[in-house]
Amino acid sequence: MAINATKPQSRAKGLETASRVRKAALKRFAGAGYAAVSMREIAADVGVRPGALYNHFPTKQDILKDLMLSHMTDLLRAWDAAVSAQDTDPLECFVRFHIRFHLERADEVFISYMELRNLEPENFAVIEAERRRYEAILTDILKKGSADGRYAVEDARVTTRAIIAMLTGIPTWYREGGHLSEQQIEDLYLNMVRKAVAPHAINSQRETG
Amino acid sequence: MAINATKPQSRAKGLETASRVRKAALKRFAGAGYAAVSMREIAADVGVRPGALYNHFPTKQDILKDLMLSHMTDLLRAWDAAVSAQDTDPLECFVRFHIRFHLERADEVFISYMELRNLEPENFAVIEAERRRYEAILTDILKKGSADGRYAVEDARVTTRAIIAMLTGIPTWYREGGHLSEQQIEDLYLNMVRKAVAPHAINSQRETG
DNA sequence: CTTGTAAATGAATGAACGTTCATTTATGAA
DNA sequence: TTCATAAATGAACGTTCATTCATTTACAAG
Repeated sequence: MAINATKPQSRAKGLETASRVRKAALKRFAGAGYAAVSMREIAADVGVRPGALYNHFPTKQDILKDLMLSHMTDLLRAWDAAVSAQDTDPLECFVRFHIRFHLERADEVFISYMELRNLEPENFAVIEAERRRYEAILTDILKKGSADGRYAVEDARVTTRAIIAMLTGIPTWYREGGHLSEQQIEDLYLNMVRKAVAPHAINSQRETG
Repeated sequence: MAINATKPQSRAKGLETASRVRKAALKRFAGAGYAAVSMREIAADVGVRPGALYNHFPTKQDILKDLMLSHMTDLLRAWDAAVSAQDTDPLECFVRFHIRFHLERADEVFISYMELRNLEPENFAVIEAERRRYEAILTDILKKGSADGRYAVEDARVTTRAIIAMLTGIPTWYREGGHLSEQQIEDLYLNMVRKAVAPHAINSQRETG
C-alpha cells in the first residue's frame, strides 16, 4: 500500500519534544500573544535550538492551529463524556461543565478566544466550525426547553451567546483561594442563568453545599 | 512661569496628523493586534514616512496607551452624561448605555479588551483603574437595588462581571442589517439581565416596538 | 520679507524575526 | 555491530522591526 511518504516516522523522543513544544507555546501564547512570541523563545523553553522546532511543526502558525484545534476537539469530546454520565437538567449540566472545563484550561481558552485573528483563513474556518458545533449544544437545550414551556427564550441563538459570554468571562477574574469556591461560582452562575431563561418565577435553588 | 520645555508646541497640521495616526492605529490594532502591526503600516495609512510618526508619539506603545486611555475616559464621561439626562431605572439605563456605547465603538472596545497584555506595567495599571471605576458603577446599582429588595443579588461584584461580560460580547457577533435591530437586542438583553437579578418573578416587559 | 521652529523626509542603525540547511549526534531495528 | 534515519545542531539566509537623526520643507509670527 502507498504510505504517505512526506511525513517522517516519529520516535518516542520526538513525540516527547513535540509535546513540550506545545506546552511551551501554550504558555507563551497565552501570556504574551501569538504575534509577540518568537520561535527562539519557545525553543529556549523546550531546551532546544530554534531549528529543531521544525522537525515537529512545519511553521509557527501550525503550532497555533494545533493548540486551538485540539482544544476545541477536547472540549466537544469532554462534553459528550459529561452528558452521557449525567441525567440531570441539561442546562445545569451544561453550565457546570462549561465553567469547570474553562476554569481548568484557562490558557487554552484564552488562546482560543484571543488568537482567532492570527489564524490564516483556512485554519480560522476549521476552528470556527468547531465553535459553532459547541454553541449549537446550548442552543438546542434552550430551544427544547422553550418548546415545552420550561424556559422563555425569545431568540435561542442570541441567548446562547449571552450565556456563553457570561460564563467564559469567569476565568479572566477567578483565582484559586479567592473568597468564592469554584462550587459557589457554579451555583451562583447557574442560578443567574436559570432565572434569565425562566418563564416567570424561579424558586431560588441550591442543591450542593 | 516655567513652561514645560520638553514638549514642542503643536500646530494645526500636527494635530491633524496625530489624529490620523490614532485613527489608523485603531483600525490596524483592532484588526491584526498590536504586536502584529508595524509603525511602517501605520505611517503608510497616514500617508507619511515612518520617522514622522515620532513627531507625534514617542513610541508605538504610547499610541496604544493613548487609544486605550482615551477610550476609558470617553466611556466614563459618556456615562456621566447619560445618567444625568435620565431618570428611569438605573439598571435599564446602564444596560442600554453599555450596549449602545460598545456597539458604536467596536474597534476601541476590541482593543481595550484584547491588548491589555501588551501594555507595559505602569500603563496597564492606569487602564485597569479606569475599568474598575466603570465596573463600580454597576456594582453600586446592584447593591442599592439589593438593599431595598428590588433585586436579589448574592455577590454584586461577581454579578457585575457576569453582566458586563454578557453585554460586552455583543459586538463580537452583532452586524448591522442582521435579523435583530439594535433596539431589539437592547430589549432582549435588558430582559435577561432583569430576570437574572430579580428576586422572584418578573412580568415580561416590553416598552418599545 | 525674515526667521524660528513644527513637521516631514530619507537614510541609516542594530536587533530580532521565521525559516533553511548541511552537518553531526543519537537511537532502534536488523 | 551495522545501518538507516529521526533528532538536534550551529550557522546562516533575507527580511522586517522600532527607532534615531541630520537635513529639508512648510508655515505662522515678528
